[in-house]
Amino acid sequence: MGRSPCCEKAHTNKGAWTKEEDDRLIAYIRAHGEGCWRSLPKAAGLLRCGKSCRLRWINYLRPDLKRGNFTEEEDEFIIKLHSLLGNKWSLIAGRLPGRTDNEIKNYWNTHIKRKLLNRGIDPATHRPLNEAAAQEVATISFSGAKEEMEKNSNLLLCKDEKTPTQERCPDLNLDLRISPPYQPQPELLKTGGRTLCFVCSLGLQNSKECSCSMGSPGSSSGTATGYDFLGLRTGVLNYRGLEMK
DNA sequence: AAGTCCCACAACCGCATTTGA
DNA sequence: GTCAAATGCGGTTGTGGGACT
Repeated sequence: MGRSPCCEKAHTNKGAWTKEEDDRLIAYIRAHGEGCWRSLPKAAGLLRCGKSCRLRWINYLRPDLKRGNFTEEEDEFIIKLHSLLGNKWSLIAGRLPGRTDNEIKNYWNTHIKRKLLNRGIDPATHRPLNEAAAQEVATISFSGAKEEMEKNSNLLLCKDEKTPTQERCPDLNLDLRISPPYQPQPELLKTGGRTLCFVCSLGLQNSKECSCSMGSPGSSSGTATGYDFLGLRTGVLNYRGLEMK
């Protein structure tokens, strides 16, 4: 079945918005609130399609938008979130007040991608660009015997440091993506002969939701399972929260 | 000064998902 | 339960402006 066009294209303006169009849109939304985008253009006297109005409002006109450059903290936060969520720009934007998905997407494509490439990281996979390094890191994944686990837990630390850092060990989060599409089973994960519930895999060993036996605090397996990589506990929690929305 | 290239970002397009009759 | 409309999302494109030659 075909879809009807979202608007009468023959009678709509396209391209950059004029000041007058912006003013009309702002005035209308101030008076009537957001929503009902399909009927908004006509009601507001705009020769634009509803989608275009929505996009203009969300990405540019909304009063709560934070204009201006991204900070270094925002950069790093976006990178961390992207390593967890992938190209889920709206979810990422949801964790960055005042930023829009479109803005973050553009910023990712123009700045952060290059930044990661300069670090030797593939921005799509967050793996090292170096194939050999990538393969080594791949062994960190939820597999293998105890030696493998110990070896891998060492890999999570920089040779000359006691704590993992993204700057010097850009491969840390690479094979440990724990976003839902990569969960082989929704509830339990196999890890080197032991089972690890999804809650534990997210770094919530002490949670009452934990349904496995991995929950002992201080367990060395914690690092090996990768739940604490990049110090992303908070980010993981946020992701869970977002998914609940 | 003129022409070209490159980058950043706003906007568009098509598909997916949600909503409601 | 089904279907169409409405909305949301992510990928891609178009364009303006600055940098460079």
